[in-house]
Amino acid sequence: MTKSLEKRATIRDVARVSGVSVGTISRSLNAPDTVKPDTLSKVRAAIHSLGFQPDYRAQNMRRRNTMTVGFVIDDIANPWHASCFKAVDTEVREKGFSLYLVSTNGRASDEAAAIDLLQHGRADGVIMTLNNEQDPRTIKRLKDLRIPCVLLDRDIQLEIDAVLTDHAPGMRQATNYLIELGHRRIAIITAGSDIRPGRERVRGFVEAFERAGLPAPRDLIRSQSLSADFGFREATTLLHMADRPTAIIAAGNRILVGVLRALQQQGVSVPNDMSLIACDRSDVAMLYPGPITLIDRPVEDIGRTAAQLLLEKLSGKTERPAQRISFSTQLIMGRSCLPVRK
Amino acid sequence: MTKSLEKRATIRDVARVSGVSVGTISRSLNAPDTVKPDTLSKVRAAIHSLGFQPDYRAQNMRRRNTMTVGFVIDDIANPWHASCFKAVDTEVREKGFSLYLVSTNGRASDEAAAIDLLQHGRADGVIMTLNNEQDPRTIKRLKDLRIPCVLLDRDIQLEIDAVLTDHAPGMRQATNYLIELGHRRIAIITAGSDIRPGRERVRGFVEAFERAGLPAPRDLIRSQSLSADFGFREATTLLHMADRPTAIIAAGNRILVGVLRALQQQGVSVPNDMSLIACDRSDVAMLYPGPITLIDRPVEDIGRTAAQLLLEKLSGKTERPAQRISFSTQLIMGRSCLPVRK
DNA sequence: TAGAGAAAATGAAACGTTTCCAAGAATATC
DNA sequence: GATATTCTTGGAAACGTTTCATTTTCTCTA
Repeated sequence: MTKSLEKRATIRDVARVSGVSVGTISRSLNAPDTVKPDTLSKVRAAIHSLGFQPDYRAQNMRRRNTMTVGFVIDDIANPWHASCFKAVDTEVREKGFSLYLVSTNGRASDEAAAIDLLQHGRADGVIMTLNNEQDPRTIKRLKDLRIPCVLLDRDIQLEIDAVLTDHAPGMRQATNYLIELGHRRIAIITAGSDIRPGRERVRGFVEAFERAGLPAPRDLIRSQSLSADFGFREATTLLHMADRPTAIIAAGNRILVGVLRALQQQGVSVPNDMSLIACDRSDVAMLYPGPITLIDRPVEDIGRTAAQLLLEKLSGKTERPAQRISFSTQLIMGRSCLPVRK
Repeated sequence: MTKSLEKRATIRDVARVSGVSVGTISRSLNAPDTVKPDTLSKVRAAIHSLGFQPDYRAQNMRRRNTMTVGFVIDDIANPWHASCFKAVDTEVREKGFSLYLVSTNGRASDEAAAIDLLQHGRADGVIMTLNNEQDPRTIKRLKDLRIPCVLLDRDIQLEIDAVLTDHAPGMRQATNYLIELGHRRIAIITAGSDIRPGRERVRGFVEAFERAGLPAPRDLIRSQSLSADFGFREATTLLHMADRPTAIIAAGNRILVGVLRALQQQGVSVPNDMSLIACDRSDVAMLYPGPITLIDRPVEDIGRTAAQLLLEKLSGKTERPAQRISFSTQLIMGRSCLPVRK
């Protein structure tokens, strides 16, 4: 008879074997200092001999929690998200929580479904990045949310904690750097205006031109999606323009992948034929010969902060107004930009 | 009074409002065809008006399951693992399961802890990749495991399902390709012999030399870890050798990152100064100008297969002997290898 | 050594479902 | 119209913990 065929020992079995009541077993586990030392050792011996371990399902049921935090993103294969996940994981694990990862693949319906799933007894709190800040199904669920939530890099008119990035100043700085190198035909490829990073990056881009007293090249602003496919498509189009840009800002780490693919396919070399700036540290950006100049942001700090905000709420100590914490970016110089050729 | 302050409606509230018994509510939810149509509509009206949703904690408790699968890996920032996660996620989500991601950061103790966590009511099954096939704590837990398990790319003397990769033939082919290009001083950097991919890759590497009637360059076999740091360290050492290799096989996608870093730091260009072969498709390998020739394996198939094996066991239909399914690799030609200079 | 007070242990209720048996209602069969 | 049969429903037990009001035991002091 193998061990796995036996029924699992419960707290009642431990009580029977050790000759004390179930209440005492529970206290031995959760508040050992309230039970007499020799009782404790009897209990521990019984626990050991039975190989008892408490059942989380029963604990969750009775305690009305799960010690789990939902982490909802569109794609875990995005290295930025993976890094953020790790930072959050490290932080919450220290407090005994585990992470439930939900990959929504960019579908708003999956997002709404994820919230439903998580809030009805699957998680005690949630950290999420929305695909779209206006989707009514998601908004409705967030408004009625019964568990604490922290948004990552998204802006919504609700009383919800958020950890943000100051995309605009960073983009202004990067754009200005290109302007100072003599570039005027600068393209930017980034997310749509339905999410904050898209809006803010475009704003920073335009502001840089305004401050330089130059007209922003409206025809070179491609603001729609963060996907690699979008990056590839738009870069390809840009490269075929008669009045082709001399620099591209690939503002999104998946976008960068698409842009590089397009550049290689068209045989355009960086930085000789095209200057390039990326967003977010990634293996691709840092190892691409150059390496690529990029607008970085502190992903570990961002993840850690989101986790801390959530844990604070989960500890239930203080009812406080929603917080919005913002991190600034940093331009990391690579060798992917050259002065524009006369 | 906000909605979130009210106590959540339970099945009993629904019973009270709709005037039927709790058993009927449960059946209305789980087997609607066994309840009379007009009763059903009364129940549904009550559910709607109360905004009732069943509590997963109570369901898990009573049904003795969690509809959750644990996915245990060392690092989600490894793009191969992320892709595998997605494949598994897609497959299990279809059957109503969610994935619990546990990142062990390469620590065997975390691995053992993860198994403990998962099997005591956190997950119904687990898919995992071990950091070390010999760790006694892990082995012991796997032997006593009470939930179905599928191993990814690991080989253990226990009755456990496994989805494997035929690393040896692929490596033999890649090595032979380099030999035919005239390379003799070929280095390989890969995992240690404590995990299957390390053993098999080294085996394939050595076999290629044997079949060519050549001595394998034992001093160029660096088999210890899959980390980027290891790749960097070993590549750096190799580049400083008096009798420097003319080709490097970076057998592991994190290793590749380290190797490329070392090559760039030393100013060694690929493929002119050094031929390079990588393992596993990744953005870095595919976008690195060339691109890099690599030994690929079907990550989606592997993930999907692992999920299917697990789901089969979870459906509990058939008790069957442990299965081992193996996938073969494919050499994808890039432009990172040149004939050796005379 | 009796009694008070503190410390420890008990036993049952509770958490919110599902499931099972029995009872009641509806329908079919003769 | 009575009986057999099938559908529906009701009610309670059960899942394995935690918690709380009580009771029991221990320790100290007068």
